[in-house]
Amino acid sequence: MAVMTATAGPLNPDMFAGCAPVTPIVRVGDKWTAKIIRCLESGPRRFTELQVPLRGITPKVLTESLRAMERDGLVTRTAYPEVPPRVEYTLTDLGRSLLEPLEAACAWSRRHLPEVLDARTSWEESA
Amino acid sequence: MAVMTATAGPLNPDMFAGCAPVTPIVRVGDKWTAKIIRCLESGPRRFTELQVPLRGITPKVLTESLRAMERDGLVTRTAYPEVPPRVEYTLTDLGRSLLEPLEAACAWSRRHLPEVLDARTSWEESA
DNA sequence: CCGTATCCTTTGGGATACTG
DNA sequence: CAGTATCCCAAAGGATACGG
Repeated sequence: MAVMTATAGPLNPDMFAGCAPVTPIVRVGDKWTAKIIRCLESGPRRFTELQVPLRGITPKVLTESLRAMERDGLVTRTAYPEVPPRVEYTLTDLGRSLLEPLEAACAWSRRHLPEVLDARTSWEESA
Repeated sequence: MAVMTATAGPLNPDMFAGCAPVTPIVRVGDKWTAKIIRCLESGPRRFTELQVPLRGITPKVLTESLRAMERDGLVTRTAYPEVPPRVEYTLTDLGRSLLEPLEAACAWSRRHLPEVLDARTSWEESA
């Protein structure tokens, strides 16, 4: 694999044409979605169950996140007609397919976060 | 690779303990950073050169993004003492290492975005 | 050319309280 | 238990104008 050292020509003005903003299109670059997906990795989970590792998430925000994910086909919501109510959230195949790129991002973070922190320290020192 | 169909036990309450919010820690889940990285993929670029594919980005926001990336060690800024001024932004090795997970995310999008859009349509119809 | 300086709008997210 | 309903805030980002 060749390493590019020089510019290959002018940038294509339309290089991001069909590529609308990441977050609005598929809500996964936001604060909670990625974490919710990981929470659902090992099977269906209930609302309150999700609130535990998602420390401090308010019911309003959790609901919003789950609704958006449902809308985008990432999770399914199953309500059981019981008293007290029981609701389970499950990853769809589509949602599950996000686990791979998500893991790639986490792997990068595990490997390179120290470098970022170092860079940040150097930056502050030279200021 | 086994597919999990049932829950494996309670979620670990601390599963996101060392894992602070993605965006604040490494600014790459925001609106512009990922695109800037791709713009720099093929070599150094100038400020105005970046503004072209980043349609509509204001100089203020582009500056903010580039400064944050510089601070985090993703890009280097080189100013040449000329008149008129010339400045070049270049990916560091660290910044370049983000290309891989970024490409994984783009690949997912290319492959699955239609499904998301379909899900969204179905959602709207049943409302 | 490469920014800075102001001002303003949007929106994701939080706090709190209440209900079927 | 699983949400809704309100109100509120901070921060990202945009608009516009100006400067070295």
